[in-house]
Order: sequence, then C-alpha cells, then structure tokens
Amino acid sequence: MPSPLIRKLENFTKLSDDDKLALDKATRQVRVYPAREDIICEGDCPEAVILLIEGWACRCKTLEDGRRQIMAYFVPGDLCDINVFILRQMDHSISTLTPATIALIPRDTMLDLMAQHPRITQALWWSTLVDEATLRAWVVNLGQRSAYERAAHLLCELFYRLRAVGLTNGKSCILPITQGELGDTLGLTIVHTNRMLQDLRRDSLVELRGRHLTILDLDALQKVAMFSPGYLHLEHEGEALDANQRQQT
Amino acid sequence: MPSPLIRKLENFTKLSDDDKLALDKATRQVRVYPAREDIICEGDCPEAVILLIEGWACRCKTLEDGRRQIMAYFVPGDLCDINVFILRQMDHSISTLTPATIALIPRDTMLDLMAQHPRITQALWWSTLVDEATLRAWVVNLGQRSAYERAAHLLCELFYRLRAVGLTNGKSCILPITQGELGDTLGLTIVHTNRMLQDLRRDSLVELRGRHLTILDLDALQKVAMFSPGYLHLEHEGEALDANQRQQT
DNA sequence: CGCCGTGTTGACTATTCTCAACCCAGGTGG
DNA sequence: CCACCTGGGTTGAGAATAGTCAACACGGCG
Repeated sequence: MPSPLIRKLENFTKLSDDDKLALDKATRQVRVYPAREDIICEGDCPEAVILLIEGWACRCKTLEDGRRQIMAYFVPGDLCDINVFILRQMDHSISTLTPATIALIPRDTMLDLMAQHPRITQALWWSTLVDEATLRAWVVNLGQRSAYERAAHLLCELFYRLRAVGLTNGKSCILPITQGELGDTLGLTIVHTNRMLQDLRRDSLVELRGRHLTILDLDALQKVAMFSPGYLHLEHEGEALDANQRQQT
Repeated sequence: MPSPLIRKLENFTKLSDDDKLALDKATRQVRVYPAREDIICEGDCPEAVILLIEGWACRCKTLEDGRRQIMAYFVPGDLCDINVFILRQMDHSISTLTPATIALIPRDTMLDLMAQHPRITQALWWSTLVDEATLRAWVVNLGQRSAYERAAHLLCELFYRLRAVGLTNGKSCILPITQGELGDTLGLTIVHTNRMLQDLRRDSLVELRGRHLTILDLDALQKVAMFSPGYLHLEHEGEALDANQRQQT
C-alpha cells in the first residue's frame, strides 16, 4: 500500500524509488490526535510541516465574535502549510475534524528533502499551487454562487479530491464532517446548509446519510455547481515538466 | 526614487545594492496596457512573470453565465503569479483596471535571479505567502462578514497595502476602481455595494468621492471590519530570517 | 434511563438582489 | 457652442435568499 502522500504527489509526476524511500523515511514519526483538536493554533510559530496520514483536518480562522470560517480541508496525503515556516506566526489554526494520524516533518528534514530530490521539490511546488488554486476556487464559490450551487460545488471538489487519493468507492465516499462544519465552510448557517443538502437530495443529485455520501449524478451535480475540475490539476501534467527538468539539470 | 518592487520587497527584508541592481535590470523592459484589458487570459500558458509597475490590475475569474469574481488586486510593485509557470494553464485571467505599465520577467531570468540572489528568493517567497494569506483573509471576508463589514475590511486592506508602497497621502489615497468592480470583489451587487459605501460615509468612517478615498477614522473602520493587518506581514519580519540565512549558507 | 450532539422542521425576520428609473460629468460629433 | 451619448453613481419598491429562534427527532453512550 503506497502512502497517501506518495499517491498524491504521483498525481503530478512520477517519483523514483529513491524519492519514495526518502519520503517514507521522513514521515515515519507519527502522532495521533483526537477529533476536533488544534494541531497548530493561530499565533503559534510552526517549526515543522504537518503531513496528514489518516483522518480529516482543516485550516480555519475564528473571528473575535466567534464566527468561524473553514478555509481548507485536508485529507490523507495532504501537507498542511508547506511554507508557513517562512512567516513569523500563524494567522489561522489547523485543527482535526476526525481522529487523525499525522507526521511532523521538521523544517530541516524538509529542506534536505527538497535539496536532494528535485522531483519531490517540483511535486511539492505543484501541491502548493493546487492549494492556492483551490483557495481561489473557494473565493469564487463564496463570492458568486448561490447557497445551493455552493454546496454542490463543495461536494464535487471533495469527491474529486478523495478519488485522487483512493478514498472513494465507486460513486460513494465517507464524508466525516457535520453540517455545522459544512456551514462554516460555505458561509451559511447550519439550518440553511441543511436545507440546501436536502434540496440536493430532493433533486436526486446526491445521497447523504450519516457519514456516507453518494454522488448519484456527477455530471448533473457539476453542471449545477458550474464545477470544472481543472483547478485541481489532477491530470499528471508534471510529466512534461519532468522531462524539462532533465534537460535543465 | 526606488522602484515599487524594491520598496515592496524591503517591507520584508533588506536587499543589498547588488540585489537591487539585478532587480532593476530584470524589470527594464516594460509594456503599456490600456484600462480593462486582459494581460493573460484563462487558458493561456504563461511564460513570464508579470510585474505591475504603474496602475492597477486584478486577478479575476468569470463563470460561464457571466458572473465575475475578482480574487486579488495588484498595485504597483506587485508580482502577478510568481509561480503559475509551473502549472500548465491559467485557471483565471489577469486584467488591468486602469491604464497600466508592466514588466514581463521571462521565466529564465526569474530562475537566474532566484539562483543568484538568495535574499531576493526569500523576499519573493514572502511575497507569495502574503498573497496566500490575503486570499485566506478574503475567504473569511466573503464567508463570514456582512456586506457592510466586508466593504470596510476591503477598504482597510487596500489602504494598508497602498501605504506600504507609498501610494497614500496622509489618510487619503487614490482608489481608481468603480463600484461595480468593488461589487465583483465583495460578492455583492453594484446596488448593494453602493448602499454599503454610503453607510460607511454616513457613519463618518470614510469619505469617497470620485476616485479619492479618505479614511476618516482608521481605528473605527478596523473595528467594524474586525480587520487586523497581521496577515499582510508588513513588519519587516524577514530581518531575523535574513540572519538565519547567513548562518545556513 | 437520560443526556448530548447532530439532523430536521416551521414561522418569522433580516439581508441582499432585481428591476427600473434618474442624475450627473465628461467626451463626441454636429 | 450645444445636443447627445455613455459610463458611473444613486434611489425606491418589491421579491428572493438566507438568517434567527425555538422546537423536536433520533441514535449513541455513560
């Protein structure tokens, strides 16, 4: 079974056995967290990069008056904050949503890894840029789409991302988050989120019972959401770049 | 007069004369665009980094049905898309808002610059991370704040950013964008944007006539917006890092 | 058993959008 | 010079969307 990180990075480019070994070695020390716990808090100065191995986590920010916005979901294989260790302190928190297993990759290990494995470096860059593109997609989602479209868009994105790391089963996947959390993501109240999800069910686009999500009609769902998966860059587009790199080095 | 890029990067760290010379040299070839023109369109594959020297530009995305979301503003000194040249194609456009002067820094020049000037590289990283933090702040803005707070927050951010590149005059600055564009940024209709701006004026927080913005009471404006400028990382925090770097190299 | 967290519902309110009109300044062409 | 046009900005009235509050259902768990 490949680690989810390797599986994820190979969505972008082909890694050598040596690359994979180095990644495995760097992510061997793991730590377990319960659900709904901060891994890093706003104001902390992070010294290591967090790799999520199992479970779900999120990047979120709470305003002074308690309103909370989730700004990213992390699923197994995701690196939370590859880069923040350049900045002085976190302007948001990373919290678990479910019980989670993480590996902490110390700053220096990370730098070594990047110095010695150019393909890993490229893949990490790619991963950063995908994260940024995702964030932009969320800005569009929050700014321009209706509540119903917004919910549809989020479900599309999560389904694609889970599929890319092998966490789907046909049209289904586990979605271990509450409607409250979805609401904090979509900028909606919990009540309205609930109604939008019901509408999506009523329109036979999805089935959502307990933690189990089934996309009944992905095409139709994408259409109402105006979702196009391009921004997730899951099409192995690094292969050309990999060739480039050989020329340049 | 220092170039706005150098001024901006020096918000983060001190550059040597040699660094500055290299930057000047790399940004000598300029190009002029009229207002409201695409510099790069969605779908294009960019081959150079765009440095905005004069005027305003934005990053924006238009949905199939015409709804548009502005995802970032660029003011003089800003680099639009330092990194996108890793990805295959743009998932959004970069457009001018006013007549603008830009420099195109070819991919290779950029790579050379980064290879030979570690402080520039650091500063560029910092700039990328600030862009990301800004995007996160926008997600929070769109997701959690009311229309009124959202408008206040945007004005705070723009004022701080303009001040950091020397484009303010006391409490005033030039804001060369229409209410329609503000609306596309805030996820509001033009009508509602107009009313929120009027409310901000009525509450004596800002004065906005023509292209001229005056912040009458910055503290109060920040308070209603729940704005804290930390995410812009304008506090010269790279100086410590600069020392670090000397140790490591 | 009873409690708690999550999901669901209904009635009412607030916010935001839509549409349509009008104002005004600046630029253009006659 | 004026008439006209255009692109912003502004206003009002009514409709649609989303929020609030309060209640209840249901399953898991101590």
